[in-house]
Amino acid sequence: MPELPEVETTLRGIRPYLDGARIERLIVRDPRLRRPIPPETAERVAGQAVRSLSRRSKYLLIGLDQGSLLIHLGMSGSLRVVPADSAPKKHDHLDLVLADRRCLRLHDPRRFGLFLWLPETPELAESRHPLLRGLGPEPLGSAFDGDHLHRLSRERRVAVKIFLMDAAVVVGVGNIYANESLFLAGIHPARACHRIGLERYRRLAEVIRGVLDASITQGGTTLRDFVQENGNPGYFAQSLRVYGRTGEPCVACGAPIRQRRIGQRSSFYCVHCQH
DNA sequence: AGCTCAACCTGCTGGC
DNA sequence: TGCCAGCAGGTTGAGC
Repeated sequence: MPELPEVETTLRGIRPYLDGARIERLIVRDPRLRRPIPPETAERVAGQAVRSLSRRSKYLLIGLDQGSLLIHLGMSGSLRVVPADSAPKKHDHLDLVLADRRCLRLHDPRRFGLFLWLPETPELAESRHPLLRGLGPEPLGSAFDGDHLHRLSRERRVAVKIFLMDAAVVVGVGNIYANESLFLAGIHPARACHRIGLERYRRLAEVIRGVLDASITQGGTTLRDFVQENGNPGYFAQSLRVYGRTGEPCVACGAPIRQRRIGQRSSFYCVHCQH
């Protein structure tokens, strides 16, 4: 589920409950995430207050009195704030219990997620931690534009869709939004990235911003099971123009949407509208 | 340096 | 109804 809009939606949902809250304790029911949760994590966070909440790429950063928490939702993770005494369901792997008797509960069936305590502040982690330091600009920030994409693509030959999904180029453009953005920009996903000119990249950058903004506004994309912090689904799925619409008519020209794999990922496009 | 591919998991869907 | 293959929103790291 989570692409950048889903992570942003989650951040906005949990912020009111977490900001300034004191963490009573951490209950880990299953430490086996993509990287196992280290056993000492619980004692590191107990008793600390939450000083800040932020997002970098699809990572959530929670600044504490001492150090910070780095959370990633992987492919199937979600976070909800629930009463601390409510019964955990299957795949509810941990509870961050707050002093007000609520808890932040992590649910992640595929366990591709990440939950790590880091000794440094969120700011230092962003610039120094191996998982964060090499990341490209935020797609909704001022450092991202068509000129950036054009510059980085000159020496590369990969398909533009792979280029867009490379976190060193720009973060937060996952498979759904890469497909949607390329459709809206009229660019074929398999086109070599160095064979696209500056004007088309400027258009593409604008479209990426627009798609991500619209999705955040609608609370993220619910495919199978994404729920916001409050348990509601996101509503962006109904706005998808090509993703998952193989064989259905293109919304612009009526030609059937094609599907093929590009770089291991399913890609959806209209041969008539995208070149 | 740049790229491809496998791996980490469970759950859902569609075909037989 | 059941079984099984194939596929899924992400990211890392090995190896060419």
